Amino acid sequence: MPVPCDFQQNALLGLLPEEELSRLLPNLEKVTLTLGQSLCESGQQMKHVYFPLDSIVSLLCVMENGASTEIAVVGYEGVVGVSLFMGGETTPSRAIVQSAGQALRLKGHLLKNEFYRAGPMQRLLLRYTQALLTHMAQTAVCNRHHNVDQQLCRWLLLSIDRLPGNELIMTQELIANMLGVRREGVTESAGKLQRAGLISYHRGRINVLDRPGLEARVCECYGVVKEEYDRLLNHNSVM
Amino acid sequence: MPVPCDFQQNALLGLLPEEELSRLLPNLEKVTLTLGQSLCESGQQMKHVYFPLDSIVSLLCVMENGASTEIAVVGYEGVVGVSLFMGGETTPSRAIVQSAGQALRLKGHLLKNEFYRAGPMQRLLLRYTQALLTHMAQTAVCNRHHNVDQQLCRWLLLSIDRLPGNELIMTQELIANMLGVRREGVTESAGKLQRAGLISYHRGRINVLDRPGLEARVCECYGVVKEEYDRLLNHNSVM
DNA sequence: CAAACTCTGTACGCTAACGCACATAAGCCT
DNA sequence: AGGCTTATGTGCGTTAGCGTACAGAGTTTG
Repeated sequence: MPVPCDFQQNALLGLLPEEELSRLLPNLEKVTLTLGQSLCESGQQMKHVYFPLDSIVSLLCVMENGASTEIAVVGYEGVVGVSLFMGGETTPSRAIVQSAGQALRLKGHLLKNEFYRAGPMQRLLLRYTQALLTHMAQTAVCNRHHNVDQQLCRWLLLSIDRLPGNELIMTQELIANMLGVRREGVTESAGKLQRAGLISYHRGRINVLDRPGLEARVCECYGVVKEEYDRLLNHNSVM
Repeated sequence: MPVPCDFQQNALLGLLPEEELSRLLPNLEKVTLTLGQSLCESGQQMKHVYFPLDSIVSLLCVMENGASTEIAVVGYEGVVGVSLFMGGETTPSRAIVQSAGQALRLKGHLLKNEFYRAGPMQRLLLRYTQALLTHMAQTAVCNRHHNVDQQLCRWLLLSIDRLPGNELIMTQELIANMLGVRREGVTESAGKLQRAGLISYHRGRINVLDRPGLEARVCECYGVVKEEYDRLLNHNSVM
């Protein structure tokens, strides 16, 4: 993933040719996303798509009994609302702001217009959607085969990859909801990481101190997902 | 999912208008898929896409240590090889024939030509891909929250939905690979279902005796996936 | 027919994660 | 300051699934 020099831009939009982008820009509206805000409820039509800048959005699958699991996460490298151009209009999953910040918002029908021009924007959105497919698939495997320690590392790395700094505003309770495990399990795993000096946290603020250390502990799932985003979304491959 | 009157056709292709289909037909080649055959290896370019007729293909995520999990399954309702038109060309997952049978094969570049006409075929393939997204997402949740009993029911129902009869040729060992659990775990769960009179099996042949009974035991994941295929792939919504 | 192999059944100890119950501590509010 | 809420730590007993080992029954092969 090509890290933009400043996070005032969305990497997906950054891959578009000048003229494409300039046609789009007047319609992009900068909005502030607040922690916990819902961008998409299960089965509901979305009015906009969102290109996060320094915010992070979780895609969650929520079950009847309220239990939930994060199936993918979207930051400056992507867009929230692929179901709009994929044709289904709605999706059974939810999109919740996991880290407050800004995003560029675009009206749904405008995005569809762009998409149906069948130009660079379409190619880009489709490649992004494929990366999302891999992200979800790997999440499914990780849920099956890896323990909470490894999954927490994966989650932390995927999250700070999408943030400008090393700090995450997120309680252990919320992380547990994302991973679909007990809060106590997160407490325990996070405690290990803290004692190992890899992170420090305090009442809903997590700081990553030793990124390479986390990478040494994480399962292969993180690398698979990251490489797939890198492969599918870079200047050489897209344009 | 509109069950075709006979399984000699692929439901996805069946949704195409006459003229679209007739343009395609000369290039569709009927092939026989054998149990265990690989249609797509991790990271390898696919030469063809496959529209299963009475065969079933599993999409698997395989890990470094050889452990695997099925992330979705494709039968007469779908197509194997979405990465070709999504732009990525390759994918990190594998496609393995889970139930032998026939499929229609189409050269990759021909499918791409069809796709880039931006007509009904494109709309259809994109809607199918969105259904696949939901399928994967729900698999991820199910892996996290449901026990082997429930997952086996889900797997059995999703499989026979894609077959003409009630019989499945599949050992417990292979089912275990699909679900990403131990073979002994499948033996135990399958034993419960057999004692309850819902299925009967014998050395690699499973017969579903009481479909409603299975539906009563399955977790919500099955219904979510099935309804999403129904919603996204029917005549009213597509054309 | 006998041997080899495949598929299924069963048992047993082990571990990760669960559900629950509380304790502690830090921040917030009046 | 004192009380409330929120976040984290900890300690149970319980359970689902794992790894391993092995037995028996069915099928294929030589």
